[in-house]
Amino acid sequence: MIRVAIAEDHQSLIDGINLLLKYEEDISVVGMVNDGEALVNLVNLKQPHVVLTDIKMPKMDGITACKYILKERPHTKVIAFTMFEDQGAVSEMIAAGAKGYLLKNSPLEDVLTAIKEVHKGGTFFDKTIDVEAASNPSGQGAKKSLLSKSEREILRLIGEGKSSSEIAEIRFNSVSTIEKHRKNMIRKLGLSGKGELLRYALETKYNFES
Amino acid sequence: MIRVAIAEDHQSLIDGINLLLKYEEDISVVGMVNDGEALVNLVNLKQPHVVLTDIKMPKMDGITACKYILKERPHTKVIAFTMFEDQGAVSEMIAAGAKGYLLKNSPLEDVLTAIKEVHKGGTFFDKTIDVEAASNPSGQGAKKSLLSKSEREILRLIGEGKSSSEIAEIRFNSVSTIEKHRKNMIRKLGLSGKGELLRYALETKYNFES
DNA sequence: AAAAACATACCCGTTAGGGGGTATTTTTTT
DNA sequence: AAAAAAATACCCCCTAACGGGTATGTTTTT
Repeated sequence: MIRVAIAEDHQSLIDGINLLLKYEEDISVVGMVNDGEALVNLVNLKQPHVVLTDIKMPKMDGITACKYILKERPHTKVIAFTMFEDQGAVSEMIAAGAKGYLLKNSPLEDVLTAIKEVHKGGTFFDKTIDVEAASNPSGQGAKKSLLSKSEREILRLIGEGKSSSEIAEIRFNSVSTIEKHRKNMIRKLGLSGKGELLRYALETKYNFES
Repeated sequence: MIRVAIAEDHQSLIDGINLLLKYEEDISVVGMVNDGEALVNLVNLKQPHVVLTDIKMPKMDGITACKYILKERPHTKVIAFTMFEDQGAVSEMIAAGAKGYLLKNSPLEDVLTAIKEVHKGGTFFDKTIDVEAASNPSGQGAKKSLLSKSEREILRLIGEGKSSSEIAEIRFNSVSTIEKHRKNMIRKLGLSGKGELLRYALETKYNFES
């Protein structure tokens, strides 16, 4: 019997997955939650074999939750289930230790296949994902984790609507430092215009709202 | 037998809805599509009684699709199914003639209830929605349609990443006109900073990407 | 017909963000 | 120990996007 936990902020989708798994003899859903913090608690409590988690969720995103889970219970198999067909998100998820990556525009059957596959010790990634490029960050052609720690933090603050001077205050930096980081990010990411960085922050980052 | 069409860009959610409706004797799903244009075609072809549609979809958003559908086939019952818990979106959808409004974080059972209800000639709106405020735009406390036609179009272009000068070229206006509209919108919407308008455009508009 | 809202377009001035540099210190990787 | 990457901070210069006005013609509403 495979014990499965699900984290996803759209209840309707959880219900759909449940309908699918209900008729599977060898799978039992041990819990369903709507945010990342609740997921971490649930895993510690119920100790599922497989975790299916969204990335963009309230309170804690799925990548962070994955790290917490695998630190506590390293044998848990984590599968990402998200709408981000984004190389960066895939890389981060793989780096965090995920064993699978599903897209919401794929058929629901894939969920079943993926759960069984990772439980057997394998992996399951959506066909559209280039696992090679995402998992080996050393390759020349890869855009990889591109941004450094500071840069990512600053990007997050940009996504929260902060100005450079506000960010400078928060991080105890000078304004020019923040602006330097902005410029470096724009160059690294190959962006052009003014609002582009904000657009990028809003569209890419998985953890805003609530 | 209630004939239902579904439009939704996440295949997994469609599959979930299908699992739910499959066991209903009096409901048959006549088609499922992943974008707004395909929905309009599907409705003309299969003439369903009830249409369940997402708002944010590729090619054409659900609000526009709803208008097209009801122009051609006024007796079709349209239900919005979306993650936007947004007064403006609800208002626009009601104005377009929708008979129901569901949220994706609600239980999937609601879909079933809503389909049956609207088919009987009724309406079904999620409990969290203030139908009164949304359907009568005259009320004093409502923020209503606030923005004028030109302003909305400019806001859409801002959401697409266009600069003021680019927008000016597209609309054959002077740059100062576009900037004037920007300022008026910022004032009307009570926004402050630089990126705020872009944030608003990205977060509010339902029809970007693809 | 009068009033209100909208669309157009200009003025002046300020500033945050960005393009393109350089430099120093710390951390990480090799 | 040496090299590379990251973090800090400054320089100059330029422009888009503001804030806050005014003005004029066109719709729309009352």
